[in-house]
Amino acid sequence: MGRQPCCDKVGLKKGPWTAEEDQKLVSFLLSNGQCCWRAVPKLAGLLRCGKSCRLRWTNYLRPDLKRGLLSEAEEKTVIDLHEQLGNRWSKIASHLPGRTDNEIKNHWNTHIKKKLRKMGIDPVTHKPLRHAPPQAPANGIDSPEDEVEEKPVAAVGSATTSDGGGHIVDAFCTDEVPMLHIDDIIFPCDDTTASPAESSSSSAASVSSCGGGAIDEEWLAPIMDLEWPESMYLMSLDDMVAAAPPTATSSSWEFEDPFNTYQRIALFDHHHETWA
DNA sequence: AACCTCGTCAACCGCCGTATT
DNA sequence: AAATACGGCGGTTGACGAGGT
Repeated sequence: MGRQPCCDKVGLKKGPWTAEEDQKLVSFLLSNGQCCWRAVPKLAGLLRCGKSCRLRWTNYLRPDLKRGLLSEAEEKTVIDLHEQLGNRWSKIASHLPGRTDNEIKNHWNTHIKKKLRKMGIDPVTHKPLRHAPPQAPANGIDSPEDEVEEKPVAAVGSATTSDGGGHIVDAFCTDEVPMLHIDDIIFPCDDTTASPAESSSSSAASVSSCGGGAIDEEWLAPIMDLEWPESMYLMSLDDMVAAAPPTATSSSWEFEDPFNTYQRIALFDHHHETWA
């Protein structure tokens, strides 16, 4: 025989997490740290399987998570890393402090992919699409994503065909969301008083995702005053700072961009209202 | 105002490599 | 060495909200 079975899977709850469940999980992990996920639900009094707890923690409750849309610089990093690594979301996420693989994967599928296609770039190969972009499907059969099924990923170490003769823009002006500061990484919604849902105006950084409404400020407040055990962090603050994209302070990215992807995106974003 | 369609994202599923017995 | 569970990863799904008709 091998190990003990994980969880009996009988009577386990599924679906969205409630604030109460979140609270249980967070307070348990705060006082005990991350040990074996199998034991977590039982010890924390949750009717979930360990896997579900781990997912909830890593994708949502972890204290070092950033919230909100990816910044321009982050998006840029994702595109570049995706070109090198392909759909290795966890690897890509490891280069983006405070971001999860799930988050990046979602952002890629819902935003970046579309953006690239509209610009005539194949999101899989990162090369120019062979066919004209979206509007004119050949036979009206399939969406363009289906026709481009070349093998993922350009070579690791990536080809260095510099310059597609594209236009240079100095700013990579995608979305309007500002970079978060390191301070914000630990509970970005530390607005203490106003619940994220209610703070309709300001801070684009705290957007809807800030808890998805699930996290209750009342019980978060004391937690935020605690000292976080080092083991709780997947990445140390130093690492975060080291890995932090330069955009926060400067603009010196040095990615290879053979097809001027970033410039295209910049231009696209700049004009995309008028294009619509 | 009601209904419909589309986009987004949290959570689940299933597979794979590794650890444990 | 084999069998089995664990943890992690990537793909997919479905609920929900926003925008359009």
